[in-house]
Amino acid sequence: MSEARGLNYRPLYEQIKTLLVRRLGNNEWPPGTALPSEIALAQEYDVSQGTVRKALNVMEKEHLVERRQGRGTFAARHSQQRSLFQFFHLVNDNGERELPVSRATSCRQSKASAAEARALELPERASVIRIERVRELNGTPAIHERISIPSSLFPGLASWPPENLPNTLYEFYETEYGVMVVHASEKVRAAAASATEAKVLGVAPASPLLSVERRALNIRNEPVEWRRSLCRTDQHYYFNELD
Amino acid sequence: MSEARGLNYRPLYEQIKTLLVRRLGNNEWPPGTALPSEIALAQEYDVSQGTVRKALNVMEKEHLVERRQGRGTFAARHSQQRSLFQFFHLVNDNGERELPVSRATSCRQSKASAAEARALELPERASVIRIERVRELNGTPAIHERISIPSSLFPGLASWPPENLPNTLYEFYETEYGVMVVHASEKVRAAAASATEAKVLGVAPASPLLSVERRALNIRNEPVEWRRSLCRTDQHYYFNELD
DNA sequence: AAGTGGTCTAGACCACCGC
DNA sequence: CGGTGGTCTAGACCACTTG
Repeated sequence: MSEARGLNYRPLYEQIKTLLVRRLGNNEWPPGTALPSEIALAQEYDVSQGTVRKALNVMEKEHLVERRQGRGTFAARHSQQRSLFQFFHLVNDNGERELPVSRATSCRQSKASAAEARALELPERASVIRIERVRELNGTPAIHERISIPSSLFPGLASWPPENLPNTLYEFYETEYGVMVVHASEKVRAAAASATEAKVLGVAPASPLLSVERRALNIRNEPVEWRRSLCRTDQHYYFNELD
Repeated sequence: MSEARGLNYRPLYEQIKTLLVRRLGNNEWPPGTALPSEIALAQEYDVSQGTVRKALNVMEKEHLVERRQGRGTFAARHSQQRSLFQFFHLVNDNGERELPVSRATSCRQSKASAAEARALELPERASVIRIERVRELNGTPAIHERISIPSSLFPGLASWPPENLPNTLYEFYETEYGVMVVHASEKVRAAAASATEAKVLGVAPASPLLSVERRALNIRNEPVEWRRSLCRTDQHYYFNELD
């Protein structure tokens, strides 16, 4: 009997976690709302409170829920705080995080390039929206960004005036379109500034810039955004903790 | 009574963890050796097995110990695997990790510069050892590194012939000097190649390179190494997962 | 077979929150 | 005050490793 389970054994708490993640993905508990209490979930699934707790604690570490003693467990939201801490890695020479100020210059619909289609796992020439913007740090332009997102997930976004796009996009994706970014990976390289990039960022052409290419995924691990950021790193650096 | 504890309340498992970390720092269980079993530790500290387990699980996530079902709990070691996965973030354009091949060109004792003293938290002009090396990826020079370490922690290292220094330094630090790197942080920037760097890496002078400045700490959070790596990123990139 | 860590349960009490 | 998650305990059983 233990042999029968041996091969495809899966801990109960992981099964519970899978069920809860699925319900989150179905938007059963929209961002910011409370999940049932541990006791209620334990009764519903007919497991012990400890098993539910373990599942929820894992989900908290993955930023899928927030838990607060005395209050409850809540579906994660995309606060500005979180964007700044989880996703924004540029800090100034003193190691301080600065809030970037963004100014979008264009927001248009287009057919996906081969690279966009690959990064977003879309068919060739599928419809995407491209956003271009400049972000200032401490009052000076420091980041030039090109962002691509699938049109299908963001209906009507292409007709927004670019100057109305908010500073923290992930919060905007979530509240306006129900698209929740929960995970991302970045490819960082050094690149020489092109003529236009140099002009926008106020550096000499061919100056070294930091190129950060990011792919962002939702809770179902589907890509929802692809962006390339070109950053001045003369007064800031990209910070990474290895632990 | 609950007020009396309220202010400086600290969970039991954290106190146990602190005690265990201290014993690890005192080298009571050298890297690779087994700690006592959960049951033995629980009896020793007169707490439940579950409390010890929680402390050990936290320590495992911090890479201080390794735990294996059926075998036991072991003080962490610096395998080449770990160096590659936890500390080495350059991967090739296909996303594959390659084992770098290192060739040290110099290894000398010197007085710390102001920057070195600050990074290593040493007094001005304290004795440091500087190692310079080139690392090849896929057969071509791709990384130029300058490494600074406090002489006090590595007696006699300065008299090693540089060509005898091994590829994975952290494993070497641990086995030869009992210096265990457990945590590090990196500052990443774009920089223009100097004439000498360009020559070593086989690129044009002023080419954009990725500058990775790393500060590595031991279990007591004391800095034990400072290094700056200049990397070609035309066939590789610095990969970072955000979760 | 014996010993390890991993899971699961049940129950007690504590710290925290909001009413 | 009642309800939440956080801690701590004790005990049972399971999966894995070693001999």
